[in-house]
Formats: sequence, structure tokens, C-alpha cells
Amino acid sequence: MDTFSILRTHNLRRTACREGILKVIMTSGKALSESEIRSNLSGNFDRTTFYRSFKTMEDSGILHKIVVDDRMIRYGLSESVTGKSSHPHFYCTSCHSVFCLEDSLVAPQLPAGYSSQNLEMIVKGVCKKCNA
Amino acid sequence: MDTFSILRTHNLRRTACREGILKVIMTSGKALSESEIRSNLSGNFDRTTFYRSFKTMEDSGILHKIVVDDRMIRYGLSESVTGKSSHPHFYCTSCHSVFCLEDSLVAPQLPAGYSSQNLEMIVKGVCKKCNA
DNA sequence: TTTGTATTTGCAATCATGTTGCAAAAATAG
DNA sequence: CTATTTTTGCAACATGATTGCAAATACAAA
Repeated sequence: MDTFSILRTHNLRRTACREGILKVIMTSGKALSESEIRSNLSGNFDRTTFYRSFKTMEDSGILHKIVVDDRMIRYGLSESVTGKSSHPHFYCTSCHSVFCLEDSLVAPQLPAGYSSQNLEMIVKGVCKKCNA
Repeated sequence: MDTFSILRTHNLRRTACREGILKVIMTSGKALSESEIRSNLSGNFDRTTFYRSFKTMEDSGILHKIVVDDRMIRYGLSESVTGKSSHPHFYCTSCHSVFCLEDSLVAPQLPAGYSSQNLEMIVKGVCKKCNA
């Protein structure tokens, strides 16, 4: 799906910043941080605009956050856009990249009274490239 | 185990800040953020001292970080101290508390060439108290 | 195509979180 | 008690993120 259709089906206006962000993420096939996205983006946008674009697209369900403990928030395309189901992520402690894993996630048993909205799993380790 | 023994068995000096942090976490039975810990702590320590205490105790394997997407790092007692095995955490999106879940974690299959060091799972939802 | 309205942008200011160097203070070993 | 090593607190700094507001832009409707 192209960036234009993604924005349109989520009732968002088409702006250069949003389209640029989506294009960079889609091309990379990974979840990226704000700084990674900015350095791969043609055109110069204010940080504020970036943060607001992320928030808007997250709220609309286009992007989802991935947080690893290096305190850098990364954004990836959400399941409704990729068509994939919920899956674990792999964080390479050497090159700091985040990849999607293919397995599906199994929800743990919750105590009585608790309700679940969402499931996140991060596997930390070293990726193929860094292991070589 | 008391705070004194914990520090001693990990070859750390016994300081008021470290003992205070441990005591607050142990009493709460949850993973807490720096600000939560500070507000429950008698005695006033510089922010720097706090951060250094966390880092020292994390490096020694007494504490471990838990990161949820509100960008607040929480610290809980690590498995070597509690005797528990690796387990998922529950994050309440209403009261922002973090609880430990009892299930054990199952590692997903990794692609060839990838190696795993560590596994984290966060279930987001609403806890018993907030559901009531 | 032009115009009107609602949304989005960029800027400046501000806040929160976290880190570093360094001298003074405290903890431990002997 | 003293010497040595570690830890603390302060100031300065870095980074990530948010807010208010006026100017610019996107889009729908004429």
C-alpha cells in the first residue's frame, strides 16, 4: 500500500512529513527511531513536527511504538497496515537495530480481575550481521 | 533477605541511598520508577546519586530495568535476589503500575545466525484495582 | 479555479530525564 | 584510628519531548 492510501484510509491529511516518515519506515522494513528516520529523509522538518506526526499516526493506528531500554522510541508499521499479526521483536545489542520475528505471541495467564489490551515481547541478543 | 546482606553478597558498600532504594522496592513488591522511589524514601539524595545507585545495583545484578512505553524506567529486584525465574510483567495503563506475572517465558524461535541474551515481555491492560 | 475553514507547521520557550568531571565526604580494611 | 577506596553532591551539560501561538498548508465546497 502506498503512503497516500495509508493516510487516506486512516482519515489523515497528506503532508510531506507524514509521507516521508512512512516511506522511510516502509523502505527499511524495520522499526526506526526519530533520528534514524530524520537522517534518511529528504527534506527538513522541525523536531516538533516529527513528534506530532508520530503521535498522530500512532493515535490513528498507522504506527506503533517499540521501546527497548536504550530509551530510544522506535516506530514501526502497525499490524492493521502490514497485515501481519502480533509478533515479538528482536533488539540487537551490538548495532541497536530492531527486527520483527515471525513467531506469534502467546499471552500469559492473567490473575483474576486483570484485563489485557496488548502484548509486547522483546528478545535481546546479537543479530546475524553482528555475529558474523 | 535484608538490604545489608543483599549489598554485601554483591560486593557493594552499604550506603543510605542504596539501602533506602532497596527497602522501598522490597516493601512495595512492585517495580518502581526513580520518582516513585524518591517520594517513598526518607532522606534526600541528589538525582545523580540516585541514578548512580541504580546503575551500580543493576550492574551488580541486584536490580533489573523494566521499560514500558511511557518512557519511565522502572527497577525491580532481579531474579538472583528474589529467587524467582524470568517472568512477564503487567503494565496497568490506568494507574501505571507494573506487576510481575507468574508464568514463565517461552523464547521464540530465532532465525539462523541470531543469538539471544535476554527476554522481556510486557502485557498491557488494566489491573484488578482499576477494573473494580 | 478560487475561496473559506480546519489542520498542520515552525519557532521559541520550557520541562523531564539522564550523564560527566571534580572536590568533599563517607565506608571499609588494616 | 588511620589510610585508601568508593561514594556523594554540585554545577554544567546533553537529549528527548511538549506547549502556545502565529503563519502556512491541505482540502472541500462553491
